[in-house]
Amino acid sequence: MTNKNICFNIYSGEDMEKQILHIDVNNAFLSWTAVDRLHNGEKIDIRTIPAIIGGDESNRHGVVLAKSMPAKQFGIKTGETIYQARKKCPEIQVFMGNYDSYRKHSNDLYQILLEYTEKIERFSIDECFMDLTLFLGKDTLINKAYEIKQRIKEELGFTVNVGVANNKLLAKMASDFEKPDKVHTLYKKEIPSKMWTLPASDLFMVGKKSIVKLETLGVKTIGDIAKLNKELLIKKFGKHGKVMWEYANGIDESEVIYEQEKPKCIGNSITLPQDIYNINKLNEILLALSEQVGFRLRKHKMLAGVINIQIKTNEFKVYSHQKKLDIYVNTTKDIYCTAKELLETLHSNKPVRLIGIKVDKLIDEEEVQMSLFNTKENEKYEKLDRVMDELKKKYGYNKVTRAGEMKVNNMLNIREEK
DNA sequence: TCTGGGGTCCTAGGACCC
DNA sequence: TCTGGGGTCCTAGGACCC
Repeated sequence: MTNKNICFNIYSGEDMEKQILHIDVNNAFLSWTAVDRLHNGEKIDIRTIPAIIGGDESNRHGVVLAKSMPAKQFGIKTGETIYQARKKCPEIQVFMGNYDSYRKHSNDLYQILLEYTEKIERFSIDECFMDLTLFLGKDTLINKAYEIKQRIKEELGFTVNVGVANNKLLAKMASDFEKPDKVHTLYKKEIPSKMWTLPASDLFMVGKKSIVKLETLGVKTIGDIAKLNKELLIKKFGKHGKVMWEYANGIDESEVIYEQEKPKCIGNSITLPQDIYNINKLNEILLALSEQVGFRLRKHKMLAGVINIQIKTNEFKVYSHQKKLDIYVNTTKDIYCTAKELLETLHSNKPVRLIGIKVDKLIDEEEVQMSLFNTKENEKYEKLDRVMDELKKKYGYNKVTRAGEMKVNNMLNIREEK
């Protein structure tokens, strides 16, 4: 939906309407954990009891990542603290997430969808768009939707909602209607009855801050946004106002992006188990974060033009500094050195709760002539990275570390990459 | 033991140039 | 001799999504 690709219709004259499905896994992390547990012989299906997937509270990662339908009945919301969830439902059961498993379930789902079309956009780990415009044959879009939903349930053991529409925005809005295990359509003529009646906050891209401003304009429903003057919205919200007005009116021309896109930035951050004051300690963590970001950057065969670091103080104030580099880099050493410099200019003896690093302005390795700037010194570090990367790929990310990095990695709980 | 992590995109303001 | 304005690049911060 934020896609700027322009598609010219080669069938000149008649304007072919797109046939789009949006597949959304119901309570993905919780459902997938439930499937894993049943598979391991556990008797209770945690989808049927008040349960949540949450982070580790002792490491200050205590937020709700997913909830069961019974948990939802207690008013528990994704993103709130586990502490708050317990207040709403003292007998709530909390389970840890397992990203390796989630990735596997996501891939299994994708494999089924691939049998229908290769025009699939993996919008997140648990959401896909499918463009079936040229792949329907004699069948109807809604029949396909039911078939796909049923196959996923029977073959993979979890349920999805499927949105059926003529563009991505409406398909996504449709899949968000009544859950779970449902197919919903949202065609143009259905917009007033099915979408305009919903609260404004249900519209994609309308968040908390926008709601506050919209309320001052007397907006309560999506229909209210649709009927507002477009120019007024643009005046109040800039480009975002145009997007909101178009979405409220069901307008979205973006294409399903089915080819793997290169990342635009890569980041890694960590909320620390305890606040840290000592800059040397922070530097140690920065090295581990640099290594992880560098590893991913090199895996994509890319280089970074900007290094950014961010800290959050114990008062939840966020500060960031970034630096544009004269040359593009991807060695752990280059990333770390710049990050370290930035931290020195940013650090002010305030207790640090979170620290993060991000590389930005990424380009492909081929796009840059490296040899001109390559010194013997740099070659040494590049070779070291290559060796480390290969070992990590072979034996697992955390099995191979630089001196001093190990204990930090254990603390950071850095996820292994695919 | 209250408040995660990884992304994308946009905006405002300052520096600098002509 | 008291103050213009367009343009580009860069940085910090923030909104929104899953």
